[in-house]
Amino acid sequence: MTNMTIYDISEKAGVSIATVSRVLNGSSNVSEKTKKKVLDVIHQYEYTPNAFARGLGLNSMNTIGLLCADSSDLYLAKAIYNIEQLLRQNGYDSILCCSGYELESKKKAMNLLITKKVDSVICIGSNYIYEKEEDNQYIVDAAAQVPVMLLNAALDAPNVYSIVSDDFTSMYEATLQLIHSGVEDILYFYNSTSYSGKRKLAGYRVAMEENNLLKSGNLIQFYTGSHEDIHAMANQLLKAQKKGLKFNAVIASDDNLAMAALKYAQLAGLRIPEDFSVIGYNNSLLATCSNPELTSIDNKLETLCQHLIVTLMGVLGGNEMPKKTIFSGELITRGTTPKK
Amino acid sequence: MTNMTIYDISEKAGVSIATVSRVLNGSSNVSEKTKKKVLDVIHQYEYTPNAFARGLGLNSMNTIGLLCADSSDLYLAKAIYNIEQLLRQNGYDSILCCSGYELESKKKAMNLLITKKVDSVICIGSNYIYEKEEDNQYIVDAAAQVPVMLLNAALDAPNVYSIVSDDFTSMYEATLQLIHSGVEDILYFYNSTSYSGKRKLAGYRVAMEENNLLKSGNLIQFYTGSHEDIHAMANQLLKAQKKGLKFNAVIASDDNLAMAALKYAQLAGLRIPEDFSVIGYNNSLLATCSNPELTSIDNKLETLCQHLIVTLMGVLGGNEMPKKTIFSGELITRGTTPKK
DNA sequence: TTGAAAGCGCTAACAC
DNA sequence: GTGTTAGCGCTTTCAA
Repeated sequence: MTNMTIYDISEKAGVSIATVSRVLNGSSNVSEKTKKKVLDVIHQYEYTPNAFARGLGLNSMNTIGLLCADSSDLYLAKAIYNIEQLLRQNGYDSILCCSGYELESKKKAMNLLITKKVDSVICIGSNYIYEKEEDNQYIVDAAAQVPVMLLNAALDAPNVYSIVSDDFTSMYEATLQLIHSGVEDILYFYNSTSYSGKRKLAGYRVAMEENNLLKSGNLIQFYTGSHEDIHAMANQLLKAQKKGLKFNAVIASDDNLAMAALKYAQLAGLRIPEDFSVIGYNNSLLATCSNPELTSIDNKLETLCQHLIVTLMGVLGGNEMPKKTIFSGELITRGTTPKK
Repeated sequence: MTNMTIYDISEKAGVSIATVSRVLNGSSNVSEKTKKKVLDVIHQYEYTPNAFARGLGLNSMNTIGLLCADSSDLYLAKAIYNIEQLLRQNGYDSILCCSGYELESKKKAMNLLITKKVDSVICIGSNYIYEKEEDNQYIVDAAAQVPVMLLNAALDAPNVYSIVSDDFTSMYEATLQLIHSGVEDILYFYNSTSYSGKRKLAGYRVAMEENNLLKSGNLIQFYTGSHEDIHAMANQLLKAQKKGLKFNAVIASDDNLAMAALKYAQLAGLRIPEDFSVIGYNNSLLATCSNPELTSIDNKLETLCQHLIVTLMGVLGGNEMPKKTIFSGELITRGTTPKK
C-alpha cells in the first residue's frame, strides 16, 4: 500500500505522529521497544514519507542542482556521471539542468534550480564563467542563496568554491615538449573563450613566445561551429593552409578539435607524426579510437569531481573549506607526437 | 528580497492570498487592475513561490524523472540532452538518475524517483528491459503509480509506453546489403543482451541464415568488458582471428565496438574497405572521427525523443496514446563498406 | 520517553 | 471578482 501518511502509521503502531517522525529521522529519544514497533509497521506497509511535506518543513530536499551546458558533450557527460554517483553515495540526489551555452539561458536555468530549493548548485564546465565581471553576477546572486561549486572554472566571490585543473601549466608544458622535440610551427586550435579556454590559450602562447615562435597571429585559430562537426573543423584548417599559413602541428583545446586536425592531415596527405603532430585535450574516448592514437592532456576529471564533492560536503556540513583548489594535468603521449 | 511568502505579497498588494495565488496560476477570474497590481509587487520583490508548498498541495512538481544507466555513454547522453530540452519546452523539469547497469540499482533508482513524486519516469536505453519477465516487475510496479516511458525498449504492461527504433530491420537490411556487395564472412560484435540488443542480433542472424552464411557460432562475438576500452575490444577480435576464425567484415552493435573493429583491421594489416568492412550502430560522433569514416546505422534518436515527449504529454493530458511506436533506422554509408 | 499542537507556503472549494 | 478557510504531510518546540 502506498500513499500512506504519517498519521496512518502512527495509528497502526498505536503511537503519536511525533514518535513516528522521530523514528523516521533517527532521533535517539525513542525507546527501543516503540522504535521496533513503528519500524515494523513502516516496513509492513512499505511506507515512504512524502518528500514535499518534509521539504516544506525543512526547506531542503537533500538535492543538489547540476548545471551543464550540454550533457551530450563527451567531457561534460563524464563529469555529470561522476558527480551524480558521488552525490548519491553521500545521500544527496541531483537535478540536472542542461542550460545551453547562452548566458541568458544559463541565468534561467540557474533560477529554476534555486526555485527548486536545491541545497547547492554545481556548475559543470568552464563556460559558466565569463570574461566580463558583470556577466558573472548571476553566479554571485545565486551564491547569496546556496553555495555554488565551479568545476573547471574559478570565480572569487563569497560562497563560491572553485575546483580547477591547471590548464595553463598543462598546455604550457605540452607546447614546450612539442617544441623541444623539434616542432616549431605549432597552430593552436580552440573553440571557447571561457575561463579554462583562456588559460589554455595563455599556456600555449607563453610557451611559444618564450621561444620566439609565435610568428603569426594566424597560428591561433578560433573555431565557432558545432562541437560535433569534425568536417567543418578540418575545413577551417585546410582553408588556413591554402591561404599560405605554415604549420606542421596542431595543439587543440579539446579532443574533438584534435580529431579534426587528424582529418586535416589526412586530407593534406601528411604523415603523422613524421610530417605533422597533434595534441588534444581531455584524454577522452576519442583519443584511443583514432589511428594513430591521440596524444592528449588528461586533466584528471575524476579527481576534480571527487574533490568537488568533498568540498561541497564540507561546506554543507558547516566547515570552512578552501575557496579554490587546483590540480595538475598530465600529458598522455601516444602516436600523434614524435617519439623523444 | 527573497524568501517572501504569498502572505507578504498579498499584504503589500492589499489583496488576499487567494487572489495572489490566482494571479500566480493564471486564473482568468481576476480583474486586469488587481492582476497588474499584484504582478507589480511580485516583480518588485522578485518573489517566487515555494515549490514544496505547491507540491504538497498538488502532489506534483511538474517534474519528470529520467533514468539512465550511464550518462557518459555517448548515445544515452545525447538522448538525455534531447529529452531534457523537450521537457523544458513543455514546461516540465527533469530529475536525472544514473542507475548503473545492475538490476538492483535500477530498482533503487526507480524508487527514488517515485519517492520524489515525479509525474512520470522515462527509462532511457534498452537495458531497462530484461529477458525474464519477473525482472521487469519493477517497471510494472512503477507504472502503477505514474506513467513509464521506455526509450528504445518495449514492454507490454498497463501505463507503460514504448518508443522504439526498428533495430531488427535496420540490422537485417544492413547485413543484407553487405552480403549483396560480396562480403560473406561477417562477424557480429555486440555487448548487450537488452531488448534492443537481442533485436539487432536477430536481424543479423536472420539475414545471414537466409543466405546460409552463418557457418560458425563463433561468428557471433559477445564482448563483456568496459564500454570505453577500445583496446580490449580489438584484442578480442584479434584473438578470435588467431584461433582460426575467418571473417572479413564486422557488424557491431554500437560505434564503439565498430571503432575496435577498425583498430583490429589496422593491427592485422587489412585494407579498408578492400579487405575488410565495418558497420557500426548509432551514427555517433565517432563515425565521422575515424579514418576512413564509419558506415553506421542511424536510429533517429532525435525523432524517437520527440515522439516520446509527444506521447508523454498526451498521456499526462489524459489522452489515449499508442502503447508502442516504432520508427525505422537508416544506414549511413561511408568509407568502411565497399562502394556499390 | 511520549504526545499535542503550531507552523511550513500554497491551492482550491466555498461563500460573499 | 474577491476573500476565508480547510487541508496537503511532515518536523519540531513545548508540556507532560
